[in-house]
Amino acid sequence: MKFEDYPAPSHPPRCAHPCEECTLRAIPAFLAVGSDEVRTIQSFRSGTRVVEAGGVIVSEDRPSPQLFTLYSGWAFRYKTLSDGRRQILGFLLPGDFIGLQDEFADGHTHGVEAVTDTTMCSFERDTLWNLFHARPKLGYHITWLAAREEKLVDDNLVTAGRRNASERVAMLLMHLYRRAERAGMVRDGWAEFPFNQQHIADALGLSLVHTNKTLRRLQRLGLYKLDSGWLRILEPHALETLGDYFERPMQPLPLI
Amino acid sequence: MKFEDYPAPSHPPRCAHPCEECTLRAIPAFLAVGSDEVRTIQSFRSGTRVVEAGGVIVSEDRPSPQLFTLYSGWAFRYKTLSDGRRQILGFLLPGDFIGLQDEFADGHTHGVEAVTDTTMCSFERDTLWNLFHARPKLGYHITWLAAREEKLVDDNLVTAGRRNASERVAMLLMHLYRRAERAGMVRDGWAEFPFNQQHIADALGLSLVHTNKTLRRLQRLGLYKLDSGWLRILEPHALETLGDYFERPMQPLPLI
DNA sequence: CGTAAATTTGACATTCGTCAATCAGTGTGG
DNA sequence: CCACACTGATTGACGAATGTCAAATTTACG
Repeated sequence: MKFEDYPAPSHPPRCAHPCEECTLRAIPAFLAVGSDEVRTIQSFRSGTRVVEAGGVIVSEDRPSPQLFTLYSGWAFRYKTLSDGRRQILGFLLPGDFIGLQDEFADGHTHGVEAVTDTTMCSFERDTLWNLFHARPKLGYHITWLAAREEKLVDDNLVTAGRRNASERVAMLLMHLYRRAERAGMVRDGWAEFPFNQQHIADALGLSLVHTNKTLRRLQRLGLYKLDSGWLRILEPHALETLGDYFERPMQPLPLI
Repeated sequence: MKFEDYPAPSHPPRCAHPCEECTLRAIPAFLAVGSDEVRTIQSFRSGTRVVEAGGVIVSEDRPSPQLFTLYSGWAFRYKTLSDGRRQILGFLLPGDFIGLQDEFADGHTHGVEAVTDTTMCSFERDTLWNLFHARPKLGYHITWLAAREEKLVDDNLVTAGRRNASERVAMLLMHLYRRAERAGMVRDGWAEFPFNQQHIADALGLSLVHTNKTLRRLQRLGLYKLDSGWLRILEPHALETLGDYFERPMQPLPLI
Protein backbone atom coordinates (compact mmCIF):
# COMPACT_ATOMS: atom_id res chain seq x y z
CA MET A 1 0.00 0.00 0.00
CA LYS A 2 1.49 3.30 -1.03
CA PHE A 3 1.20 6.52 0.82
CA GLU A 4 -1.14 8.09 -1.71
CA ASP A 5 -3.66 5.40 -0.97
CA TYR A 6 -4.31 6.88 2.44
CA PRO A 7 -6.84 9.63 2.85
CA ALA A 8 -5.32 12.98 3.61
CA PRO A 9 -5.21 13.91 7.29
CA SER A 10 -7.93 16.28 8.30
CA HIS A 11 -6.87 19.80 9.17
CA PRO A 12 -10.02 21.81 9.74
CA PRO A 13 -9.35 25.51 9.85
CA ARG A 14 -9.42 27.35 13.13
CA CYS A 15 -13.04 28.04 13.93
CA ALA A 16 -13.77 31.63 13.02
CA HIS A 17 -17.44 31.43 12.24
CA PRO A 18 -20.47 31.59 14.49
CA CYS A 19 -21.38 28.49 16.48
CA GLU A 20 -24.55 28.19 14.49
CA GLU A 21 -22.43 27.18 11.51
CA CYS A 22 -20.03 25.02 13.49
CA THR A 23 -18.97 22.11 11.32
CA LEU A 24 -18.93 19.82 14.32
CA ARG A 25 -22.64 20.35 14.89
CA ALA A 26 -23.31 18.92 11.47
CA ILE A 27 -22.03 15.53 12.59
CA PRO A 28 -24.86 13.21 13.60
CA ALA A 29 -22.88 12.11 16.66
CA PHE A 30 -23.89 15.38 18.25
CA LEU A 31 -27.23 16.33 19.67
CA ALA A 32 -29.30 18.79 17.71
CA VAL A 33 -29.99 21.77 19.90
CA GLY A 34 -32.21 24.81 19.57
CA SER A 35 -30.75 27.95 18.07
CA ASP A 36 -31.46 29.78 21.31
CA GLU A 37 -29.09 27.44 23.06
CA VAL A 38 -26.48 27.74 20.33
CA ARG A 39 -26.57 31.50 20.61
CA THR A 40 -26.15 31.27 24.34
CA ILE A 41 -23.14 29.03 23.87
CA GLN A 42 -21.64 31.49 21.47
CA SER A 43 -22.15 34.36 23.85
CA PHE A 44 -20.25 32.48 26.50
CA ARG A 45 -17.45 31.48 24.21
CA SER A 46 -14.48 33.72 24.88
CA GLY A 47 -12.28 32.76 21.96
CA THR A 48 -10.43 30.03 20.18
CA ARG A 49 -7.05 28.51 20.82
CA VAL A 50 -4.48 26.50 18.92
CA VAL A 51 -2.06 24.10 20.57
CA GLU A 52 0.49 22.31 18.44
CA ALA A 53 1.21 18.60 18.64
CA GLY A 54 2.90 17.70 21.89
CA GLY A 55 1.95 20.99 23.53
CA VAL A 56 0.36 21.49 26.92
CA ILE A 57 -3.34 22.33 26.87
CA VAL A 58 -3.80 22.27 30.63
CA SER A 59 -0.90 22.07 33.03
CA GLU A 60 -0.92 19.29 35.56
CA ASP A 61 0.16 21.72 38.27
CA ARG A 62 -2.32 24.53 38.04
CA PRO A 63 -5.73 24.40 36.49
CA SER A 64 -6.39 26.84 33.70
CA PRO A 65 -8.81 29.74 34.06
CA GLN A 66 -10.56 28.47 30.96
CA LEU A 67 -12.64 25.55 29.89
CA PHE A 68 -12.42 24.23 26.34
CA THR A 69 -14.31 22.28 23.80
CA LEU A 70 -11.93 20.44 21.53
CA TYR A 71 -12.73 21.42 17.97
CA SER A 72 -10.13 19.49 15.98
CA GLY A 73 -7.29 17.10 16.71
CA TRP A 74 -6.50 14.54 19.38
CA ALA A 75 -5.44 15.07 23.00
CA PHE A 76 -5.29 13.15 26.24
CA ARG A 77 -5.76 13.61 29.95
CA TYR A 78 -3.05 12.25 32.25
CA LYS A 79 -1.56 12.18 35.72
CA THR A 80 2.00 11.54 36.76
CA LEU A 81 3.31 10.14 40.03
CA SER A 82 6.16 11.96 41.73
CA ASP A 83 8.74 9.57 40.29
CA GLY A 84 7.59 10.18 36.75
CA ARG A 85 5.33 7.21 36.08
CA ARG A 86 2.52 8.48 33.88
CA GLN A 87 -1.03 7.23 33.51
CA ILE A 88 -3.16 8.40 30.62
CA LEU A 89 -6.71 8.72 31.91
CA GLY A 90 -8.41 8.98 28.55
CA PHE A 91 -8.21 10.37 25.06
CA LEU A 92 -9.99 13.46 23.83
CA LEU A 93 -11.59 13.89 20.43
CA PRO A 94 -13.43 16.75 18.79
CA GLY A 95 -16.49 17.65 20.83
CA ASP A 96 -14.98 16.65 24.16
CA PHE A 97 -15.23 19.18 26.96
CA ILE A 98 -11.96 19.93 28.75
CA GLY A 99 -11.31 21.08 32.27
CA LEU A 100 -14.63 20.62 33.96
CA GLN A 101 -13.22 18.51 36.78
CA ASP A 102 -10.95 21.32 37.92
CA GLU A 103 -13.90 23.60 38.36
CA PHE A 104 -14.38 21.93 41.70
CA ALA A 105 -10.72 21.46 42.41
CA ASP A 106 -9.24 20.50 45.73
CA GLY A 107 -5.67 20.44 44.56
CA HIS A 108 -5.99 17.12 42.86
CA THR A 109 -5.82 17.71 39.16
CA HIS A 110 -4.64 16.30 35.87
CA GLY A 111 -2.89 17.55 32.78
CA VAL A 112 -4.10 17.68 29.21
CA GLU A 113 -1.69 17.39 26.29
CA ALA A 114 -2.20 17.62 22.55
CA VAL A 115 -1.26 14.60 20.46
CA THR A 116 -1.79 16.29 17.10
CA ASP A 117 -2.16 19.93 16.33
CA THR A 118 -5.40 20.94 18.01
CA THR A 119 -7.86 23.79 17.99
CA MET A 120 -10.47 24.51 20.58
CA CYS A 121 -13.14 26.94 21.68
CA SER A 122 -12.56 28.51 25.07
CA PHE A 123 -14.91 29.56 27.86
CA GLU A 124 -14.04 31.50 30.96
CA ARG A 125 -14.27 29.29 33.98
CA ASP A 126 -15.89 31.92 36.14
CA THR A 127 -18.84 32.25 33.80
CA LEU A 128 -19.82 28.62 34.14
CA TRP A 129 -22.35 29.22 36.86
CA ASN A 130 -23.88 32.00 34.79
CA LEU A 131 -24.34 29.53 32.00
CA PHE A 132 -26.20 27.14 34.28
CA HIS A 133 -28.29 30.00 35.53
CA ALA A 134 -29.09 31.45 32.14
CA ARG A 135 -29.83 28.13 30.43
CA PRO A 136 -30.48 25.19 32.73
CA LYS A 137 -30.70 23.01 29.64
CA LEU A 138 -27.04 23.63 28.93
CA GLY A 139 -26.22 22.88 32.54
CA TYR A 140 -28.01 19.60 32.10
CA HIS A 141 -25.93 18.94 29.00
CA ILE A 142 -22.72 19.64 30.83
CA THR A 143 -23.72 17.20 33.54
CA TRP A 144 -24.41 14.72 30.80
CA LEU A 145 -20.91 15.19 29.41
CA ALA A 146 -19.39 14.83 32.85
CA ALA A 147 -21.29 11.62 33.52
CA ARG A 148 -20.37 10.25 30.13
CA GLU A 149 -16.71 10.97 30.65
CA GLU A 150 -16.81 9.25 34.00
CA LYS A 151 -18.13 6.17 32.25
CA LEU A 152 -15.17 6.24 29.91
CA VAL A 153 -12.83 6.32 32.87
CA ASP A 154 -14.78 3.50 34.48
CA ASP A 155 -14.09 1.39 31.41
CA ASN A 156 -10.43 2.28 31.48
CA LEU A 157 -10.25 1.31 35.12
CA VAL A 158 -11.71 -2.11 34.37
CA THR A 159 -9.11 -2.44 31.65
CA ALA A 160 -6.15 -1.51 33.81
CA GLY A 161 -7.38 -3.51 36.76
CA ARG A 162 -8.72 -6.70 35.28
CA ARG A 163 -7.68 -7.23 31.66
CA ASN A 164 -4.42 -8.82 30.55
CA ALA A 165 -2.15 -7.22 27.99
CA SER A 166 -3.78 -8.62 24.85
CA GLU A 167 -7.24 -7.82 26.11
CA ARG A 168 -6.18 -4.29 26.94
CA VAL A 169 -4.78 -3.65 23.51
CA ALA A 170 -7.79 -5.18 21.78
CA MET A 171 -10.12 -3.07 23.84
CA LEU A 172 -8.22 0.13 23.21
CA LEU A 173 -8.01 -0.36 19.46
CA MET A 174 -11.74 -0.98 19.17
CA HIS A 175 -12.53 1.89 21.50
CA LEU A 176 -10.44 4.45 19.65
CA TYR A 177 -11.57 3.27 16.25
CA ARG A 178 -15.22 3.53 17.23
CA ARG A 179 -14.81 6.98 18.69
CA ALA A 180 -12.90 8.20 15.66
CA GLU A 181 -15.65 6.77 13.50
CA ARG A 182 -18.33 8.73 15.34
CA ALA A 183 -16.32 11.90 15.08
CA GLY A 184 -16.04 11.52 11.33
CA MET A 185 -12.34 10.77 11.43
CA VAL A 186 -12.55 7.48 9.53
CA ARG A 187 -12.29 7.30 5.76
CA ASP A 188 -12.48 4.14 3.70
CA GLY A 189 -12.02 2.07 6.82
CA TRP A 190 -8.86 3.88 7.91
CA ALA A 191 -8.91 5.88 11.13
CA GLU A 192 -6.43 8.55 12.08
CA PHE A 193 -4.20 7.03 14.74
CA PRO A 194 -1.55 9.53 15.78
CA PHE A 195 -0.39 7.74 18.92
CA ASN A 196 2.99 6.24 19.56
CA GLN A 197 3.50 3.13 21.61
CA GLN A 198 4.37 5.13 24.68
CA HIS A 199 0.91 6.69 24.58
CA ILE A 200 -0.67 3.28 24.37
CA ALA A 201 1.50 1.88 27.15
CA ASP A 202 0.66 4.79 29.44
CA ALA A 203 -3.03 4.47 28.70
CA LEU A 204 -3.10 0.75 29.39
CA GLY A 205 -0.81 0.63 32.40
CA LEU A 206 1.76 -1.52 30.61
CA SER A 207 5.45 -1.07 29.97
CA LEU A 208 6.58 0.18 26.60
CA VAL A 209 8.31 -3.06 25.68
CA HIS A 210 5.41 -5.27 26.65
CA THR A 211 3.03 -3.02 24.76
CA ASN A 212 5.17 -3.36 21.69
CA LYS A 213 5.25 -7.14 21.89
CA THR A 214 1.51 -7.36 22.44
CA LEU A 215 0.74 -5.01 19.54
CA ARG A 216 3.05 -7.03 17.32
CA ARG A 217 1.36 -10.28 18.26
CA LEU A 218 -2.14 -9.04 17.49
CA GLN A 219 -0.91 -7.53 14.26
CA ARG A 220 0.72 -10.79 13.19
CA LEU A 221 -2.57 -12.52 13.93
CA GLY A 222 -4.07 -10.27 11.31
CA LEU A 223 -6.47 -8.49 13.65
CA TYR A 224 -5.55 -4.97 12.59
CA LYS A 225 -3.18 -2.92 10.47
CA LEU A 226 -1.35 0.19 11.52
CA ASP A 227 0.46 2.22 8.95
CA SER A 228 1.80 5.76 8.80
CA GLY A 229 -0.52 6.90 11.55
CA TRP A 230 -3.65 5.24 10.20
CA LEU A 231 -5.48 2.32 11.74
CA ARG A 232 -7.61 -0.30 10.02
CA ILE A 233 -9.53 -2.91 11.96
CA LEU A 234 -9.37 -6.19 10.07
CA GLU A 235 -11.20 -8.44 12.52
CA PRO A 236 -13.56 -6.33 14.59
CA HIS A 237 -15.41 -9.33 15.95
CA ALA A 238 -12.23 -11.04 17.09
CA LEU A 239 -10.99 -7.87 18.77
CA GLU A 240 -14.31 -7.26 20.48
CA THR A 241 -14.41 -10.81 21.76
CA LEU A 242 -10.81 -10.75 22.90
CA GLY A 243 -11.27 -7.46 24.69
CA ASP A 244 -14.73 -8.38 25.98
CA TYR A 245 -15.75 -4.95 24.80
CA PHE A 246 -18.69 -4.62 22.47
CA GLU A 247 -20.14 -1.71 20.65
CA ARG A 248 -23.44 -0.42 21.88
CA PRO A 249 -25.74 2.02 20.24
CA MET A 250 -24.80 5.49 21.39
CA GLN A 251 -27.11 8.42 21.52
CA PRO A 252 -25.97 11.75 20.17
CA LEU A 253 -23.92 13.74 22.66
CA PRO A 254 -24.41 17.33 23.66
CA LEU A 255 -21.91 19.81 22.28
CA ILE A 256 -21.07 22.89 24.27
CA MET B 1 -7.63 -4.89 72.74
CA LYS B 2 -11.04 -6.08 73.80
CA PHE B 3 -14.20 -5.60 71.90
CA GLU B 4 -15.63 -3.10 74.34
CA ASP B 5 -12.74 -0.80 73.56
CA TYR B 6 -14.08 -0.19 70.09
CA PRO B 7 -16.68 2.45 69.51
CA ALA B 8 -20.08 1.08 68.64
CA PRO B 9 -20.87 0.91 64.93
CA SER B 10 -23.07 3.71 63.78
CA HIS B 11 -26.60 2.78 62.85
CA PRO B 12 -28.46 5.98 62.07
CA PRO B 13 -32.19 5.46 61.87
CA ARG B 14 -33.89 5.43 58.52
CA CYS B 15 -34.39 9.05 57.55
CA ALA B 16 -37.96 9.97 58.33
CA HIS B 17 -37.62 13.63 59.00
CA PRO B 18 -37.57 16.61 56.69
CA CYS B 19 -34.35 17.30 54.76
CA GLU B 20 -33.97 20.51 56.68
CA GLU B 21 -33.17 18.46 59.76
CA CYS B 22 -31.06 15.91 57.92
CA THR B 23 -28.26 14.77 60.22
CA LEU B 24 -25.89 14.55 57.28
CA ARG B 25 -26.23 18.25 56.59
CA ALA B 26 -24.89 18.97 60.04
CA ILE B 27 -21.53 17.52 59.07
CA PRO B 28 -19.04 20.22 58.06
CA ALA B 29 -17.94 18.10 55.11
CA PHE B 30 -21.11 19.19 53.37
CA LEU B 31 -21.87 22.51 51.82
CA ALA B 32 -24.30 24.74 53.63
CA VAL B 33 -27.17 25.48 51.32
CA GLY B 34 -30.11 27.83 51.46
CA SER B 35 -33.36 26.57 52.92
CA ASP B 36 -35.06 27.24 49.58
CA GLU B 37 -32.76 24.72 47.99
CA VAL B 38 -33.26 22.23 50.79
CA ARG B 39 -37.01 22.47 50.38
CA THR B 40 -36.68 21.89 46.66
CA ILE B 41 -34.57 18.82 47.30
CA GLN B 42 -37.17 17.53 49.68
CA SER B 43 -39.94 18.08 47.18
CA PHE B 44 -38.05 16.00 44.65
CA ARG B 45 -37.25 13.23 47.06
CA SER B 46 -39.60 10.35 46.41
CA GLY B 47 -38.83 8.21 49.43
CA THR B 48 -36.26 6.30 51.36
CA ARG B 49 -34.85 2.85 50.87
CA VAL B 50 -33.01 0.27 52.91
CA VAL B 51 -30.66 -2.32 51.44
CA GLU B 52 -29.06 -4.85 53.71
CA ALA B 53 -25.37 -5.73 53.67
CA GLY B 54 -24.44 -7.57 50.48
CA GLY B 55 -27.64 -6.55 48.72
CA VAL B 56 -27.97 -5.05 45.27
CA ILE B 57 -28.64 -1.32 45.18
CA VAL B 58 -28.44 -0.99 41.41
CA SER B 59 -28.29 -3.99 39.11
CA GLU B 60 -25.42 -4.16 36.67
CA ASP B 61 -27.80 -5.21 33.91
CA ARG B 62 -30.51 -2.62 33.98
CA PRO B 63 -30.29 0.84 35.43
CA SER B 64 -32.80 1.68 38.10
CA PRO B 65 -35.57 4.21 37.57
CA GLN B 66 -34.32 6.01 40.64
CA LEU B 67 -31.35 7.99 41.75
CA PHE B 68 -30.18 7.85 45.35
CA THR B 69 -28.22 9.74 47.89
CA LEU B 70 -26.56 7.36 50.29
CA TYR B 71 -27.63 8.32 53.78
CA SER B 72 -25.88 5.71 55.92
CA GLY B 73 -23.57 2.75 55.37
CA TRP B 74 -20.97 1.77 52.81
CA ALA B 75 -21.43 0.61 49.23
CA PHE B 76 -19.40 0.27 46.06
CA ARG B 77 -19.73 0.63 42.30
CA TYR B 78 -18.41 -2.22 40.16
CA LYS B 79 -18.29 -3.82 36.75
CA THR B 80 -17.77 -7.43 35.86
CA LEU B 81 -16.30 -8.92 32.70
CA SER B 82 -18.18 -11.74 31.03
CA ASP B 83 -15.95 -14.38 32.62
CA GLY B 84 -16.63 -13.06 36.10
CA ARG B 85 -13.59 -10.91 36.80
CA ARG B 86 -14.80 -7.99 38.85
CA GLN B 87 -13.43 -4.48 39.15
CA ILE B 88 -14.62 -2.21 41.92
CA LEU B 89 -14.74 1.31 40.51
CA GLY B 90 -15.04 3.11 43.80
CA PHE B 91 -16.54 3.10 47.25
CA LEU B 92 -19.59 5.05 48.30
CA LEU B 93 -20.07 6.78 51.64
CA PRO B 94 -22.91 8.80 53.10
CA GLY B 95 -23.59 11.82 50.94
CA ASP B 96 -22.56 10.16 47.70
CA PHE B 97 -24.98 10.42 44.83
CA ILE B 98 -25.81 7.12 43.11
CA GLY B 99 -26.89 6.39 39.57
CA LEU B 100 -26.23 9.65 37.79
CA GLN B 101 -24.09 8.06 35.08
CA ASP B 102 -26.95 5.86 33.94
CA GLU B 103 -29.09 8.88 33.32
CA PHE B 104 -27.30 9.18 30.03
CA ALA B 105 -26.96 5.48 29.45
CA ASP B 106 -25.94 3.86 26.25
CA GLY B 107 -26.06 0.32 27.51
CA HIS B 108 -22.78 0.56 29.32
CA THR B 109 -23.52 0.53 32.98
CA HIS B 110 -22.27 -0.57 36.35
CA GLY B 111 -23.69 -2.16 39.45
CA VAL B 112 -23.88 -0.84 42.99
CA GLU B 113 -23.78 -3.15 45.98
CA ALA B 114 -24.13 -2.52 49.69
CA VAL B 115 -21.22 -3.50 51.91
CA THR B 116 -22.99 -2.78 55.19
CA ASP B 117 -26.64 -2.22 55.83
CA THR B 118 -27.46 0.98 54.00
CA THR B 119 -30.19 3.56 53.85
CA MET B 120 -30.72 6.12 51.15
CA CYS B 121 -33.00 8.83 49.89
CA SER B 122 -34.49 8.20 46.46
CA PHE B 123 -35.32 10.50 43.57
CA GLU B 124 -37.22 9.61 40.44
CA ARG B 125 -34.90 9.64 37.49
CA ASP B 126 -37.38 11.30 35.18
CA THR B 127 -37.66 14.33 37.43
CA LEU B 128 -33.97 15.14 37.16
CA TRP B 129 -34.39 17.60 34.35
CA ASN B 130 -37.16 19.33 36.26
CA LEU B 131 -34.77 19.78 39.14
CA PHE B 132 -32.22 21.46 36.87
CA HIS B 133 -34.94 23.62 35.46
CA ALA B 134 -36.47 24.58 38.78
CA ARG B 135 -33.18 25.23 40.56
CA PRO B 136 -30.15 25.69 38.35
CA LYS B 137 -28.05 25.91 41.50
CA LEU B 138 -28.87 22.32 42.31
CA GLY B 139 -28.03 21.34 38.75
CA TYR B 140 -24.70 22.98 39.26
CA HIS B 141 -24.23 21.02 42.44
CA ILE B 142 -25.02 17.78 40.68
CA THR B 143 -22.44 18.57 38.03
CA TRP B 144 -20.01 19.25 40.82
CA LEU B 145 -20.69 15.85 42.33
CA ALA B 146 -20.28 14.19 38.95
CA ALA B 147 -16.95 15.92 38.32
CA ARG B 148 -15.74 15.07 41.78
CA GLU B 149 -16.61 11.42 41.36
CA GLU B 150 -14.75 11.33 38.08
CA LYS B 151 -11.69 12.59 39.90
CA LEU B 152 -11.97 9.72 42.33
CA VAL B 153 -12.06 7.28 39.43
CA ASP B 154 -9.09 9.06 37.86
CA ASP B 155 -7.12 8.39 41.03
CA ASN B 156 -8.16 4.77 41.05
CA LEU B 157 -7.08 4.42 37.45
CA VAL B 158 -3.63 5.76 38.26
CA THR B 159 -3.49 3.25 41.08
CA ALA B 160 -4.48 0.27 38.98
CA GLY B 161 -2.32 1.32 36.07
CA ARG B 162 0.86 2.57 37.64
CA ARG B 163 1.21 1.65 41.30
CA ASN B 164 2.64 -1.64 42.58
CA ALA B 165 0.87 -3.77 45.14
CA SER B 166 2.23 -2.09 48.27
CA GLU B 167 1.61 1.35 46.88
CA ARG B 168 -1.94 0.41 45.96
CA VAL B 169 -2.74 -0.87 49.42
CA ALA B 170 -1.15 2.14 51.09
CA MET B 171 -3.09 4.50 48.87
CA LEU B 172 -6.39 2.75 49.46
CA LEU B 173 -6.03 2.63 53.22
CA MET B 174 -5.27 6.34 53.42
CA HIS B 175 -8.01 7.16 50.96
CA LEU B 176 -10.71 5.26 52.79
CA TYR B 177 -9.60 6.44 56.19
CA ARG B 178 -9.69 10.06 55.10
CA ARG B 179 -13.09 9.76 53.52
CA ALA B 180 -14.48 8.00 56.56
CA GLU B 181 -13.02 10.76 58.70
CA ARG B 182 -14.79 13.45 56.70
CA ALA B 183 -18.05 11.60 56.89
CA GLY B 184 -17.82 11.43 60.66
CA MET B 185 -17.22 7.69 60.72
CA VAL B 186 -13.99 7.84 62.71
CA ARG B 187 -13.95 7.71 66.50
CA ASP B 188 -10.85 7.83 68.63
CA GLY B 189 -8.70 7.18 65.60
CA TRP B 190 -10.60 4.06 64.57
CA ALA B 191 -12.50 4.09 61.29
CA GLU B 192 -15.25 1.71 60.32
CA PHE B 193 -13.73 -0.68 57.80
CA PRO B 194 -16.30 -3.25 56.73
CA PHE B 195 -14.47 -4.60 53.70
CA ASN B 196 -13.09 -8.06 53.24
CA GLN B 197 -9.93 -8.78 51.32
CA GLN B 198 -11.87 -9.66 48.19
CA HIS B 199 -13.28 -6.14 48.13
CA ILE B 200 -9.81 -4.70 48.42
CA ALA B 201 -8.40 -7.00 45.76
CA ASP B 202 -11.20 -6.13 43.35
CA ALA B 203 -10.75 -2.43 43.98
CA LEU B 204 -7.01 -2.54 43.42
CA GLY B 205 -6.88 -4.92 40.49
CA LEU B 206 -4.92 -7.53 42.44
CA SER B 207 -5.55 -11.17 43.17
CA LEU B 208 -6.97 -12.13 46.53
CA VAL B 209 -3.83 -13.97 47.61
CA HIS B 210 -1.47 -11.20 46.64
CA THR B 211 -3.66 -8.68 48.38
CA ASN B 212 -3.52 -10.72 51.52
CA LYS B 213 0.25 -10.97 51.46
CA THR B 214 0.65 -7.28 50.81
CA LEU B 215 -1.75 -6.31 53.59
CA ARG B 216 0.08 -8.62 55.94
CA ARG B 217 3.42 -7.10 55.08
CA LEU B 218 2.32 -3.53 55.70
CA GLN B 219 0.65 -4.58 58.91
CA ARG B 220 3.80 -6.31 60.14
CA LEU B 221 5.69 -3.13 59.36
CA GLY B 222 3.40 -1.46 61.85
CA LEU B 223 1.83 0.96 59.37
CA TYR B 224 -1.76 0.21 60.33
CA LYS B 225 -4.00 -1.99 62.43
CA LEU B 226 -7.15 -3.73 61.33
CA ASP B 227 -9.36 -5.36 63.86
CA SER B 228 -12.95 -6.56 63.90
CA GLY B 229 -13.89 -4.26 61.07
CA TRP B 230 -12.12 -1.18 62.41
CA LEU B 231 -9.08 0.47 60.93
CA ARG B 232 -6.44 2.57 62.65
CA ILE B 233 -3.67 4.28 60.75
CA LEU B 234 -0.46 4.05 62.77
CA GLU B 235 1.95 5.70 60.34
CA PRO B 236 0.01 8.08 58.14
CA HIS B 237 3.12 9.76 56.82
CA ALA B 238 4.73 6.48 55.82
CA LEU B 239 1.58 5.32 54.08
CA GLU B 240 1.16 8.61 52.26
CA THR B 241 4.75 8.52 51.09
CA LEU B 242 4.59 4.89 50.08
CA GLY B 243 1.38 5.43 48.14
CA ASP B 244 2.49 8.82 46.78
CA TYR B 245 -0.92 10.01 47.82
CA PHE B 246 -1.20 13.05 50.04
CA GLU B 247 -4.11 14.67 51.74
CA ARG B 248 -5.21 17.95 50.33
CA PRO B 249 -7.62 20.43 51.81
CA MET B 250 -11.08 19.60 50.58
CA GLN B 251 -13.90 21.99 50.27
CA PRO B 252 -17.33 21.03 51.53
CA LEU B 253 -19.32 18.99 49.02
CA PRO B 254 -22.85 19.60 47.89
CA LEU B 255 -25.48 17.25 49.26
CA ILE B 256 -28.52 16.48 47.19
C1' DC C 1 -20.26 -27.89 68.94
C1' DG C 2 -20.34 -27.91 63.91
C1' DT C 3 -20.30 -25.72 59.56
C1' DA C 4 -19.25 -22.19 56.28
C1' DA C 5 -16.78 -18.19 55.20
C1' DA C 6 -12.66 -15.51 55.42
C1' DT C 7 -7.84 -15.34 56.12
C1' DT C 8 -3.23 -17.08 55.85
C1' DT C 9 0.65 -19.65 54.02
C1' DG C 10 3.78 -22.17 50.87
C1' DA C 11 5.00 -23.92 46.35
C1' DC C 12 5.01 -23.04 41.83
C1' DA C 13 3.63 -20.98 37.13
C1' DT C 14 3.06 -17.04 34.32
C1' DT C 15 2.88 -12.50 33.06
C1' DC C 16 4.95 -8.56 32.79
C1' DG C 17 8.97 -5.32 33.52
C1' DT C 18 13.85 -4.10 32.86
C1' DC C 19 18.05 -3.87 30.40
C1' DA C 20 20.54 -3.58 26.38
C1' DA C 21 21.17 -3.86 21.76
C1' DT C 22 19.64 -3.41 17.03
C1' DC C 23 16.85 -1.66 13.33
C1' DA C 24 14.11 1.71 10.63
C1' DG C 25 12.61 6.27 9.42
C1' DT C 26 13.46 11.22 9.28
C1' DG C 27 15.67 15.34 9.14
C1' DT C 28 20.15 18.08 9.12
C1' DG C 29 24.40 19.83 7.67
C1' DG C 30 28.12 19.41 4.66
C1' DC D 1 24.46 12.90 -2.60
C1' DC D 2 26.13 11.03 1.95
C1' DA D 3 27.43 10.95 7.06
C1' DC D 4 25.36 11.85 11.21
C1' DA D 5 22.16 12.32 14.91
C1' DC D 6 17.78 11.54 16.78
C1' DT D 7 13.51 9.41 17.71
C1' DG D 8 10.49 5.51 17.71
C1' DA D 9 9.95 0.54 16.94
C1' DT D 10 11.62 -4.09 17.60
C1' DT D 11 13.86 -8.05 19.66
C1' DG D 12 16.08 -11.28 22.96
C1' DA D 13 17.67 -12.42 27.57
C1' DC D 14 16.72 -12.26 32.06
C1' DG D 15 14.63 -10.98 36.62
C1' DA D 16 10.90 -9.47 39.56
C1' DA D 17 6.15 -8.99 40.55
C1' DT D 18 2.02 -11.03 40.52
C1' DG D 19 -1.29 -14.92 39.72
C1' DT D 20 -2.82 -19.73 40.58
C1' DC D 21 -3.41 -23.82 43.23
C1' DA D 22 -4.03 -26.27 47.29
C1' DA D 23 -4.09 -26.76 52.02
C1' DA D 24 -4.15 -25.18 56.80
C1' DT D 25 -5.85 -22.00 60.08
C1' DT D 26 -8.78 -18.76 62.08
C1' DT D 27 -13.15 -16.46 62.59
C1' DA D 28 -18.14 -15.95 62.35
C1' DC D 29 -22.29 -17.74 63.48
C1' DG D 30 -26.28 -20.82 64.00
